[in-house]
Amino acid sequence: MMPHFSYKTSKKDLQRRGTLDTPHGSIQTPFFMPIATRGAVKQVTIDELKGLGASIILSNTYHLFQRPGLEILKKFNGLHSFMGWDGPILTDSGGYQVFSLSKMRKITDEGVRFQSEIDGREIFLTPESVIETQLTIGSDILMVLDECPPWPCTREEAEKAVKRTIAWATRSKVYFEKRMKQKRIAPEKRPLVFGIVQGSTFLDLRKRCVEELSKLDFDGYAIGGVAVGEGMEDKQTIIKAIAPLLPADKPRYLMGLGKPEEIVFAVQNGVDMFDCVIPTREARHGQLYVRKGAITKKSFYETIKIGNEKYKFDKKPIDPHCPCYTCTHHSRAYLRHLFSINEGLALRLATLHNLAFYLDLMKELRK
RNA sequence: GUGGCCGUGGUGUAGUGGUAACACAGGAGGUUGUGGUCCUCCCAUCGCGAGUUCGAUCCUCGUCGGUCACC
Repeated sequence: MMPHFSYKTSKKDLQRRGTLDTPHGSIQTPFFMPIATRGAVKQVTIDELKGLGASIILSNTYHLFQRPGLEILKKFNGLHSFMGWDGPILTDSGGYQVFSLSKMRKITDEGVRFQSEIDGREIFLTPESVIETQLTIGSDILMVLDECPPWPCTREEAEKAVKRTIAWATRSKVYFEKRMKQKRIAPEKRPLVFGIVQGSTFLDLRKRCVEELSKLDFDGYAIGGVAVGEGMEDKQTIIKAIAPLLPADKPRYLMGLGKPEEIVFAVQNGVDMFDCVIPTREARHGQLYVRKGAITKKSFYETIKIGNEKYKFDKKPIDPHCPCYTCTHHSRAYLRHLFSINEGLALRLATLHNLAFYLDLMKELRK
C-alpha cells in the first residue's frame, strides 16, 4: 500500500507540515478546503480558486445525491469532470445533515431516514450506501457516515452516538475494502477514507472513539461534532486533548472549523485539514476579513461589516495589504454600494477576498 | 368663496378613549462537515393649537396643508 501522507513536525508545539497524496494529486498540509456543497464554490470559478491557492475543495454526498443526482454524475464519470475541477475533492458523508436537518430525520442502527427538504421524498442513508455514492461521485477523500449529536447532550446520548459511529465506521470500512477489491483499483488511484471521532464534550468517550477507530486503520481521522453550539473553551479542550491522540502517521481533519484563531490553535495542536463555511458565507453577508499582523499576535485580524455607514466614503480597499482581485481593484465605499443595491458582484468580490484571507493564512501556516 | 374627504416613522399602509401594528427603506449585531432568499435588535411624543376627560393619536372646535366637487 502506498504512503498517502508524510509530515515533519516543527520544533515547537505539535504543529506539522506535510504532503498528502490523493488520486488527483499531492497537496501540502495544513490546508483549508473551500466548500462546494452542491458542486460549486459559490460565486467563484475553478481558475479563481486555483489562483487563490485552493488545492482541494469539499463537497457533500447528501446534497449531490439529490441534485444533480447519481445518474448525471455517472454519465459524467464523476464530479471532477462534471464541475471541471481536476484537483482533489473531499466529500462529507451527510452525517452532519443528520444533525443540522434533525427535524426531518430518523436514525436507527441500520441508517438514517431523511425526508428531502427539496421534494419531500424519502432518502435512506446507510454506511454502505454513503460509501457507494461517494465512489460514484469519484471523491478523493471519503468520509464515513457518523452520528453528530447536538449540543448540549447527555453523556448517555453522546455514548450512544459514539457506539453507533464506531459501528457505522466498521461497516463503512468493510464495505469500502470490498468495493476496492471488486473494482481492482490501482493503488495510486485508490481514494482515501476517513473515520470520524465523536463524543461531544466527554473526553473519555472521544478517547475511546479514537481507540476503536484506530483499529480500523483509516487513511485519516477527523474530529467531528465540534462547533455545534459549545463555547470556545470546550472547543479548545477537545482539540488539545484529542488531536494529539489521533494516529500521527495519518492526516487529521477538524471538521467544519473555523474562525481564523481556531484554525491557528488547531494547527498548533497538530491538525492538518480544515473546512468551514465562514469565509464564503460571511462574505455573502458583507462581513470581511482584514489582516492586522503576525499570527503570533492575539488579534491578528479583524472583521468589518462592509455595509456599515462608516464606510460610505472610504476610499481604502478592504485590506490595503491584501493582493486579491477585490483589494487591488475596488474601494470599501464601492463594495458597500454594491451590497446596498443588492448587486451580485458584491457577493463575488467579497467571497474572493475572504477566501484569499483564509488561503493566505494557510500558506503562512505551512511556512 | 362654499361643501365633502383626508392629514400616523424615510416611503406605503394598519389601529385604538389607557401614548401605536405591518412591510419596505435606514441603522447595528449574528452566522463554524453552507441559509445569496436566513435570524435578532434599533428607528413615530399619530400636522399644529385649544377644549371635553382621571387620561386624547382617537371625541369637539379652531388653524394650517392636501384633495375632489360646485360657484
